[in-house]
Amino acid sequence: MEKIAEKKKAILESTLKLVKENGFHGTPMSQVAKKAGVAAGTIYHYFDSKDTLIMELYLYTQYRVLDAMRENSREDMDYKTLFFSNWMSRCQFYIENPDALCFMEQFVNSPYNNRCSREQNERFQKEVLQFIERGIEQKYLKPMNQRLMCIMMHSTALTAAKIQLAGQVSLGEEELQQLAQMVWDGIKLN
Amino acid sequence: MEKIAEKKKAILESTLKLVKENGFHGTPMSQVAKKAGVAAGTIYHYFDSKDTLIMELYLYTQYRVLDAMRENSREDMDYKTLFFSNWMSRCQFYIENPDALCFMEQFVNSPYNNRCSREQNERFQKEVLQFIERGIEQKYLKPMNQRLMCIMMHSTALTAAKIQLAGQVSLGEEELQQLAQMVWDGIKLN
DNA sequence: CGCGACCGAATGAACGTTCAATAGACAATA
DNA sequence: TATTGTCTATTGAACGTTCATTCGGTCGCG
Repeated sequence: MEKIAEKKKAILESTLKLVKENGFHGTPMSQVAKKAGVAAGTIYHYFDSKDTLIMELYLYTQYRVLDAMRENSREDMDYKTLFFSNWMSRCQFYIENPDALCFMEQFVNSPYNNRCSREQNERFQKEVLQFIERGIEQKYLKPMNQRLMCIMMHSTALTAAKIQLAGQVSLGEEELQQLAQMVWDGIKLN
Repeated sequence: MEKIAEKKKAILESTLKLVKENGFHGTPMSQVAKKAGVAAGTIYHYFDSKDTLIMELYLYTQYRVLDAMRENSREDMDYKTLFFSNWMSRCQFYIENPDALCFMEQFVNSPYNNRCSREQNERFQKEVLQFIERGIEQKYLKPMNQRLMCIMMHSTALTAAKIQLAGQVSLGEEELQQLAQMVWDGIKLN
């Protein structure tokens, strides 16, 4: 991730928090400015409009997720371990960053997402997709539509985080492992 | 579901469509009124405010999902068949009602959801939760946290619908079955 | 001086909501 | 049957507020 001016970062992070608490509407630029400790006009020094601020925040957050996943995985891990690591990283990231989870979910289901170029989304998925392709080639996974496998990985991790945050269940490391195991059982070969 | 005045229904359904296309913000009451073929003031005859309109739309949609699931299940089905039926119904409902999917996802991740009483959400989950409890008691499912099982069912069905609608993959009946099978494999006992 | 970062009051458009007025349905009265 | 009163459903112009965005100006640094 390239370097980001301090104020720009402050604006991004303030927006994240406020969107979680108040939603897209309900988050006026004036409030973002206040929370970020800058003047209203300053935001427009870094972003063309509220819309582009939101878009950039989306990309910024995508990178943070990818980074989190890469951070916990090492070259020497075997396939299954890597799978668990990826699943857990993603889940943990969202649990540790509820603001991000909330924002991302709101974003992808909003009309903003359509305005977002398809390539941007593809780039994000490519890494996961390749990982799954490899699993099929090397006979770890059922030979199935790779996108479907993505569903299993992504949606379960995300929803686990959501449920955890909703306070309906408290999921310890152990239970997260169990969940990952369920997913693995669902897609592994045999 | 109790009878709903025609205009009220028109308002609800217009809101659903508009929220999908334009998001919560971006959907002014004036537009809702226009699409529903009523005057702006009429909305306030049926709903106290924009917020309560959105809340009621949420409950209304929840019932439609439950109804869809019940419609396709019969008393004489065995457990596994019932499981598949429920999963598929939910998935199909969202595929056939993309507006509803979009709206629900935006809603649950928005601050509206916090303002919604916990009971309302509980009531919706209760039926699924009981179904899973029964599966564990009767040794069809792994003896695990029932909420986690819910995650598997709910999130995968939902995400399958999402992916389908994003046009990334076209999922036929067959592929949906495969997905349901994956979920089943992940949670069944043995 | 010149330039980019930054400020924040001002602006104008958009929005949620209100309300006085109207129309229609129904019942009671004469 | 005609008349009156009441209540609900509906209208849409008007109101007051809020918000995204602008812009003239300040500051500090090279």
